[in-house]
Parts: sequence; C-alpha cells; structure tokens
Amino acid sequence: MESTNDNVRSQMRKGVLEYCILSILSRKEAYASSLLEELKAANMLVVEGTLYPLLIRQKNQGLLSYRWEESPQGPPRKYYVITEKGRGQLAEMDAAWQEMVESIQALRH
Amino acid sequence: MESTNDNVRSQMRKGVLEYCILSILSRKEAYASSLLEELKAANMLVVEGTLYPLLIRQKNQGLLSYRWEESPQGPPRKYYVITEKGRGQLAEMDAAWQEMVESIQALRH
DNA sequence: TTTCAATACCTTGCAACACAAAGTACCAAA
DNA sequence: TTTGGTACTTTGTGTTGCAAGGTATTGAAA
Repeated sequence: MESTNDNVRSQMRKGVLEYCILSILSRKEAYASSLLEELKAANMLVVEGTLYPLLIRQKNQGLLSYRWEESPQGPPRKYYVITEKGRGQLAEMDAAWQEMVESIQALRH
Repeated sequence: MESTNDNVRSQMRKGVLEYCILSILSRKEAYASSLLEELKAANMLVVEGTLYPLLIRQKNQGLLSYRWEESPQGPPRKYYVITEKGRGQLAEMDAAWQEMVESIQALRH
C-alpha cells in the first residue's frame, strides 16, 4: 500500500525539518513558498500548515530574521535570513545528524 | 549550552525510534528494559515512558508480538518478537531511511 | 468597474508522540 | 515483614505535523 509507505517516510521526516530549513537558508535567503518548492524538490515534502509555524518558531528562537520584499506579481514576500545564532544551531545539527546516521548504521550492522 | 544540544538530538531521534526498535528486534527477541540498554549503548537514548507505549503501538499494528518469560530475579519479562509484517515494515524503513540520508546529503551539498 | 485567478501569508483544530513523574506488581534476601 | 531491585504501566503536559479554511495583494479579463 502507498499510504503505509508514506506514513513511514512522513514519520521519519519529523525532527529533521528544522535542519533542512536552516540548511537551505544558510545558502540563500528564501520566502515560504520558495522553500516549499525546494523541499519538494529535495523529497522532503512539507505543507504550508507545517512550514509557516516552523518559520515563526525559528524566528522567535533567534535563528532566523526576515525582511519584506516586493513581488513582481502578487503580495509582498517575507524573505527569511539565517542569523549567526542560526548558523551555530546548524553546525550543531550537522554534528547531531552525522552522529545519528552513524548510530543507525551501527544498529543495522 | 548542553540543553540546546540535547534538544537538537532529541528532536532528530523522533521518527526513527520505531525503526531502531524493529531493527534490534529483527536480530533477537528482547524485553523493554534490555531494549533500553541497547538503545542507550547505540546513543539513541529513550526513557521508559516513551518506549512502553511505542512497543504497545507496534504490537497493536501487528509488527510485534510478545510472550511472557520467567525472570531469574524479579517479575516476569515481556519478550517482544518481530512478526513477518514487522519485517516487511523494517524493509520499508530501510528504504525510507536510505532515501532520507541521501536527500539530506544533497541538501547539505 | 467588477470579477477572477494567481500568489502569498496566517490561523485553527486535531491527532500523534516524547517525556517526566508517579504508580503497580513481583520476587528474594535480610 | 520490610527492603531493594526489577519490570511493566499510566497520566499529564508540551510540542509538533497536518488538513482545512481564512485573509490580503496584484494584474488581467470580462
């Protein structure tokens, strides 16, 4: 069944979304809709209702800031920018991710 | 701060715990307390309040079964056993995990 | 001028889950 | 019979992912 498969993947994505967001934003600024597309392209599908609160949380933690920018068409865009604190967090997440990959590799022999 | 670091790791562990449990049980039967020790040794620390409900969920999904066994000391132990369905799920999780590792590797360049 | 479609941001209500903490039960030795 | 070790279970709380619905801006078509 497809849905079982989807649940497995969806479950695993939990906990690494913040890592993915910071990773993308560490390379370039982006607004929510463009992040959605990048994540989709990276097979880390997320929906609006997940992403917006997550960005707000990261901003409140001081990991991100943002600025408004006119759009060529439609309403203005909220471009998120990673902060120094965010880069620090990203470095920690890199280490944590690496360790987890190794732990699981060990578990799977 | 230590706690920030812990939060990052704790957050990332979410979603792969079920994978770890099935992985351990695919090699040998185990009871909760011994699973706790194995996970701790594998740097995937979990606490009782997390593990017990998780095992019950996986049992209710038909991924695990269990049998009681006398303990040399103390109350009887509930040995969990992976089922065929559980092995199927584990195979899916292997694939999902592999894909996610690759996705994140791509995101991180 | 009004309507429409596209774009973009945000909120609400719900369910799942990890965890801390407290509770229950069994057993053997002191 | 009390104590300590082992083991399983439950309760309450906070966080989070998600579906669904809502608000607002813009430009072009009707």
